[in-house]
Amino acid sequence: MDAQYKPFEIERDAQQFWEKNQCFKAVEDADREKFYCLSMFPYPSGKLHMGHVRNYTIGDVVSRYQRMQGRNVMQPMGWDAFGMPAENAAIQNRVPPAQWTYDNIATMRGQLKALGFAYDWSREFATCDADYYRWEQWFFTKLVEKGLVYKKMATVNWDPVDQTVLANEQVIEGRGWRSGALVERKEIPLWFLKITDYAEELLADLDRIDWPEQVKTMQRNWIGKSRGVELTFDIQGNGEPLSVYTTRPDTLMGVTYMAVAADHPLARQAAEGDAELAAFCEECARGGTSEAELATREKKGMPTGQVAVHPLSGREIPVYVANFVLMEFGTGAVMAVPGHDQRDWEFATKYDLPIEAVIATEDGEAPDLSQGAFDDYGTLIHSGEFDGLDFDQAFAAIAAKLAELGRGEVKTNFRLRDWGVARQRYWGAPIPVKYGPAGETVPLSDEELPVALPMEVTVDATGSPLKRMPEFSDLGDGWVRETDTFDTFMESSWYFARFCCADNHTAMLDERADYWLPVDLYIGGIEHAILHLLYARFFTKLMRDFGLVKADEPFQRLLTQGMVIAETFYRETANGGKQWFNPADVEVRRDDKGRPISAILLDDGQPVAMGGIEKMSKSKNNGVDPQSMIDRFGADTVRLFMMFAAPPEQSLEWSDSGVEGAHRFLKRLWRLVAEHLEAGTPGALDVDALDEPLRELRRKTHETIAKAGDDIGRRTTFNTAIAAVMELTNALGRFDDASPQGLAVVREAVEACVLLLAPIVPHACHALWRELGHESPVIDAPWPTVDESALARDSIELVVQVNGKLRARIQVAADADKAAIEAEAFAAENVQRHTEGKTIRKVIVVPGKLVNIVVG
RNA sequence: GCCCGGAUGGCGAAAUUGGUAGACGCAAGGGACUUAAAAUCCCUCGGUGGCGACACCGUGUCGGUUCGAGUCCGACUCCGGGCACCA
Repeated sequence: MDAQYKPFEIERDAQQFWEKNQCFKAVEDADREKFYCLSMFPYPSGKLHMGHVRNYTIGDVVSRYQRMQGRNVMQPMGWDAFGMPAENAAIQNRVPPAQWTYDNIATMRGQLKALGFAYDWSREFATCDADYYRWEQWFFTKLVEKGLVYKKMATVNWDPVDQTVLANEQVIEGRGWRSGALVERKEIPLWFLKITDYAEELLADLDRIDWPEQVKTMQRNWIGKSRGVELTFDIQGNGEPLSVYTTRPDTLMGVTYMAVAADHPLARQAAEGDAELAAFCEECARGGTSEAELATREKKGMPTGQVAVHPLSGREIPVYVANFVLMEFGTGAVMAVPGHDQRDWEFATKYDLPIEAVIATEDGEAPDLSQGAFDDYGTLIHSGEFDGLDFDQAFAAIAAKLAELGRGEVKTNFRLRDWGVARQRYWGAPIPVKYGPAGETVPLSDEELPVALPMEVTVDATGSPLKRMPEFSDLGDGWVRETDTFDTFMESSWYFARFCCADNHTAMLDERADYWLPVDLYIGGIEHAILHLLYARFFTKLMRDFGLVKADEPFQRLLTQGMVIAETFYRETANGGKQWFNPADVEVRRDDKGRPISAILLDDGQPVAMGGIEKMSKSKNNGVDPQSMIDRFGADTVRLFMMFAAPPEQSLEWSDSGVEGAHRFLKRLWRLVAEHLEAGTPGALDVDALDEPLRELRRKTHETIAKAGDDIGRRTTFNTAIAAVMELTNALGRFDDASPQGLAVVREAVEACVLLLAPIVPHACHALWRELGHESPVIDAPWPTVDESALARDSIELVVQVNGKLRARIQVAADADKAAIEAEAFAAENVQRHTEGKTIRKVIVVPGKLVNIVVG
């Protein structure tokens, strides 16, 4: 055996072996337990970044581990290929998005192959392949037929200079990122999917999936089921009453004003005869549409002059227009109770509106509202006939009263809104609908599908070229095709199902989907915790209700990988924007304590500003290229470092140091095997003939097998599994026994190391397994099993505490009883010193762990 | 602003069910080998005091529960993710 670790030869040979023997081609087999392991497919942005490497290494480790557990594993890979960056690249480089995308896919596919991931490449596809999105178009037409799709007016960001719709990401501080123009909100008709029809099931089924609790909590809050009352306020001199929803009907008697959205009919009506109000409404319509922007904006309002009438008290209440109330949410109007809602309190304070207490504090007194609202539940006061009721009683009584008057009813509300799937962009799947001369809206028939996206186009900043292509949109006889495309979340909502039968050209899905689904483990970034994962769950339920799949949920278990983060660097540009520089092009200067103080751009030697450590992203240009690390150390080193540096759910700051440590470990492992093979031929292992050092090494081997299996299989803490194997290799390095039994115990330990690391550093272990004389490849070796008898100990160490402070360590027989342990504990010299002359109040013995002596 | 997380040595982290804080690795320092360097191997490595045995302090801050808290509870600070057209 070559005593030197040569990663590049080893990796080339292993990859050729896997490819030649089609090792990772997955075939349905009803007799074997399947394991579908899926990592979120990448957007082909150019090159792989460290986030990809981390994500796909985790998936590969689990896949290879499950294969060694005997499961029929399927691990596919593809490309989430539609999206904005291709259009931006097209504008910048004058390259059609399709060409840019497929070029990137070729590059990134090569990088994935170089990392040795155990993918079934025969299932690969890109979502921009017409073979893929044709089925999405087909399914959409079925959803239209079933009434799960509708068109309605919705608000978008409008750039008045570029005359185009902007994504939220393209609106920076209320201005278009390219033009710098103040963005306007514009209403246009858009296609929506009725995800709200599934709100109840999406909420309930969260209890049936093995996802991190934090992700389930986020989804629950996002769906936002609430129980409240919808009620109406009459408007004086106006036929149309004002409708509002509240989860706090108990505070109804504390309403002192109403607030409506700037585009609420009532506001529009009032603005007609009021130039000042009209100007205010126009101001509200400026700026982006994102909730974050709206919620952090300064709260502003203006009276409409309209007067609402309280449905129970008959009190006259002023109606304001407020910039934080949105037409898209609920009824576009809210009743304000400044005494018991902090936002209402701040607004009332600012505009000098009355603030009244109608809920008592715990001691039954009226709360002090001079510094802020009192938003706890409590007993009603100043509420007439409802005084003295608690929240539940008041809710019931007030709801009943409103119902009796025909002014309101109890209603369950969801925060979840229907999914707008139309985009006014080119690089997406065309929405398969046509419009007739008489205003007809008709989904395309099966014969008219697919609608292929024209590939040879010129893209500029003024929006989708499809809008200017009559050869695409004009169908003759006055019929035109829809030129909007789908939200790219549509493609990522069902790709996991298509992987099961990507070669089927006559149907969207077939029975193979029912063999593989649901995905057993889905791995991806925590940033997808809500949108992508919720849409994919929704789509699965839609497909199920069409009989396309049997599964209720797409992803049985979810592992949310932490972000890979890195320092950001930028310079201010002339128009007030920021130009971001890649860390690879920047040199950081540090003080003598190693803290960064400044940074310069290598190209020109001039300083750049440091923008803090953030998620690696295209927009901040702080993605680190893993290729240079692969070229220097090999794929196994990069994989090992990625898995060792942090547990998968935590964020991981990339740093070049540490990679060398991983490389050193692989060299040590290689030499360990080589030296062991040099040392001679092991005898047949006879566990009854081992002396104490051999028993100890063998115990360490089996403890490591137990820990690594638990860490990889159950806990998915790959870092601690690796640490455990490192401990075993360290023990082996110190070990020196060339007797036949010694070599036999070492052989068992060395083989355990190779098997336990095989999922993580598969190339090195492929080669080492061969060197150890095995005919069949390590990928097909079974995961090692724990010999429980090897774990047995004669004596164990216990810790002795006095008043919770560690004072001694004692050795006791493994089966020692409580009395014997206590005697041994009190006998320890340091324990005697700390207990001398004191009263023993209590002795706590925790078996196998410690003794705590409480003295007074 | 709202929802969800996180914070432990010089650094990445470990401590799985409330029971030995810092496993494993990086960096650093010292030593061996070498003409020298690289590579490799060995030793030290939370802070303070002490020759040492050992003692005291220490898991973002403040408070609480407990024989015992990194872990549980309450309040807070800072950092990060998401907020529906980035993917």
